[in-house]
Amino acid sequence: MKGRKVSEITIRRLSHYARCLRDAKSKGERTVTSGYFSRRCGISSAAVRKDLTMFGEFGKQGSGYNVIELLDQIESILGTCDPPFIIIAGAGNIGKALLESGLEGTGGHSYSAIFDIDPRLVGIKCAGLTVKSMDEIRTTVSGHENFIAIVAVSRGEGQKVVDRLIDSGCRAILSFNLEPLDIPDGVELRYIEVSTELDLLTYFMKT
Amino acid sequence: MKGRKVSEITIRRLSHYARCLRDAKSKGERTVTSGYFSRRCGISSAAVRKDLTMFGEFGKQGSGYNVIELLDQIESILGTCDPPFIIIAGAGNIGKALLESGLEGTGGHSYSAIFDIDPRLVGIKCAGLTVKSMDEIRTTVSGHENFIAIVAVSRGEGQKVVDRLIDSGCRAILSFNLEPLDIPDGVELRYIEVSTELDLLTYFMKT
DNA sequence: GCGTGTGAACCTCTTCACAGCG
DNA sequence: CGCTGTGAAGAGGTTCACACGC
Repeated sequence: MKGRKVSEITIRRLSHYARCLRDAKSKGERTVTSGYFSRRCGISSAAVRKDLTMFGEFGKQGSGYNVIELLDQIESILGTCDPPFIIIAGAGNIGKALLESGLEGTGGHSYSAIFDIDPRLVGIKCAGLTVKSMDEIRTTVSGHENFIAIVAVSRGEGQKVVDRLIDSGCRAILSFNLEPLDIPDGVELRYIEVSTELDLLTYFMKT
Repeated sequence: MKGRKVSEITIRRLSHYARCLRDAKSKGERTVTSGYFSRRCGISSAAVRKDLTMFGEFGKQGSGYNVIELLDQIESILGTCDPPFIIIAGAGNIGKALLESGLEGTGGHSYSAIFDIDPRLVGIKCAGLTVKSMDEIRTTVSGHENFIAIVAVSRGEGQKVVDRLIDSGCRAILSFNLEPLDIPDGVELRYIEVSTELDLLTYFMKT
């Protein structure tokens, strides 16, 4: 890395490149070019090269990038080379979807624990994991300094859960709840905003 | 509208403003200021005013913006004033989550139909909707020129479903499947990328 | 010849600062 | 006096075009 501050948009594209590379790897491709990423991700090939050279010179003139090496490099930049410990708060439909179906997909992530407040759900098996009580969050994450929590609880329950998470040392949260959440400085918070994506589609649909 | 081309990022923020306004409305607030949006959405107040003046002069100096009027204006810009017809392809956990739980949340959207290929799911009731066979897509959407389809099917099934959707006249798709999807020109396609959000959190977590 | 790496030009978005109106 | 609307300045990201290495 060249010591530059890197923007979210660049990191987002690195994540896309990683996904393409896993795909290329599984298809047995040895090398890819910036033009390949360009077509797959819908950005200019110059932008791809700029993104990558921001962290080093990974390519070879004339041939392109080695799939395996570049994937290793990008995963080590993202920090996903040793995969983050991810827990899910809420064992409803979203929690189940994350565990069971293709939501993790080509992303390379997997989930380590799932929690719910509802005592009727605690103890149930779900895609190999047993639903735990929220009281067990702290002990479950002990030893994992950097872990990510996914908030997927009922509407109105978000802040309560987030408070517990923060209390257990959480510093990164991905929320499916749209409620505005209070968090202290130093905690990363992102949202999955289905309704905003629908708004965008609605707006751009009319040519 | 002043005839300018508006960027995705601006529309995304309008969607956020709309969400804030629904919240303010439900709390009985009469007016809000650009500073209010600024705090709630984490952007500068100047940016808020720039966004809004791009479509007209909705504010009053000294007092701010009328909540009801501004919400009307924004919804009419987004096109959500008469809400889009939205269908869900896939009655698995994600489809159910969309229908049942808070995913629609404060977004103001609702879903009109849900489909699955699995004959065992067809006919099942789900949050008031009966799961239909994919063969019924075309007849279900007839009469709705602009409709949005949400793709939430098993991994590997995405393209098949998208082809059917396109065939039925669909021009806007929101996919939870991360597979790269082939679509003709003129069709809007967006993805919900949980794994990319997790990558972003992983990267930015380490201070 | 092909594809990377990169300075320079270009463009878009954001922030600043302030005039003007309620 | 408070807050909007807005030109001007600034920052950041993207595209261009080309030299260089394979």
